[in-house]
Amino acid sequence: MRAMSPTETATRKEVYDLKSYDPKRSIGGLLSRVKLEISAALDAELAPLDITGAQFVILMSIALGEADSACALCKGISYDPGAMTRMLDRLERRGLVRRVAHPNDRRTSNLELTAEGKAVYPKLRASAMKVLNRFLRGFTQKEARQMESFLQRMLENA
Amino acid sequence: MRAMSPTETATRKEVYDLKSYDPKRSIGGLLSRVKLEISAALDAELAPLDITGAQFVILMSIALGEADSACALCKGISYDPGAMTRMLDRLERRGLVRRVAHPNDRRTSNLELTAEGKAVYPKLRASAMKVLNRFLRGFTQKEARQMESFLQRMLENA
DNA sequence: AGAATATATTAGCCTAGGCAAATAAAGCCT
DNA sequence: AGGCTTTATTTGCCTAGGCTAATATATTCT
Repeated sequence: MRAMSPTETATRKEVYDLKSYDPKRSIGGLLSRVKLEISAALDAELAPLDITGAQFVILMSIALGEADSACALCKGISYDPGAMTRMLDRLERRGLVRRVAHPNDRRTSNLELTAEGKAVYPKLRASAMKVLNRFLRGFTQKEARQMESFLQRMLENA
Repeated sequence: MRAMSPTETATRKEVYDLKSYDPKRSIGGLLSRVKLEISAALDAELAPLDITGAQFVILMSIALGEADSACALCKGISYDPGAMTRMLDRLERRGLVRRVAHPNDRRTSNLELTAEGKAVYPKLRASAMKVLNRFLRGFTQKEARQMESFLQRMLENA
């Protein structure tokens, strides 16, 4: 990284200023839009499996062992606990997830995928990947890694 | 841009493959998360003004002349028409927006900001800019422009 | 002009998340 | 053990967006 002159330091301190800031073309506006489009595309891709984008997130978390309880899921993805109860009710009714008693803690249940849940999992993964790759057409690996890094940095700034 | 060997062309065709794709660390997962954080931060920043992030988007669109009717707003931001009616009802009750009769078309109303709407507008703009700049701490102008360009490209791939 | 079509908005119903209070079970402290 | 605090989940209530049908105008096409 090269050194910056004092003036540069000043002007580069913040990305947007009152003159240049255009909400729709800003990173904020674009990001919202892209997120919306990806979600819609994912929903469409998952529709034949009768699984929503929101359900996808939960199923992946469980499948990857990132969370084994409703509470852990909520923390992992900033989701409302009340909404999570109902979401798991739906997934259980749908036959994809099972609540099994925790041996030492009767407040919580361990969550696992059912056989059917395990069976759809690879399809979910492939669908999401497909959608994402479609949005990333024309991106080199380097550009994609850079994009990931930008997003990661924004997250750390949160 | 340098030339790619045939093998490179093949491997670089898609960003994610079944081996490497990790939903949470992927651009999709990160993007959702960042969007969530930005929205929450914007809501918090606007809370003192008693305006939500969703309302902010509408008000900015009207203020910038990007849309002067409910229908135009919906098209501009992919919003449900029914939800828009109610959103405008709220903004009108809140005294920020006014529906004025269109001279030639009695199906629609022209939307304008009230005096109060015009008064808060600069504060909204400043708040959103502030939030966004916070997420972009440490970004150079060049990096920000690149991020915008990546997002724009993803949008074009939609 | 008159019919068919398209456009703009609205109202009703449904789903789903956010919030707060309730409940239940641990964990901790003394 | 008994009481206080924390954690996990659930329930009820509220808000808000999505979808569909209804309504009112415009527009287009003979």
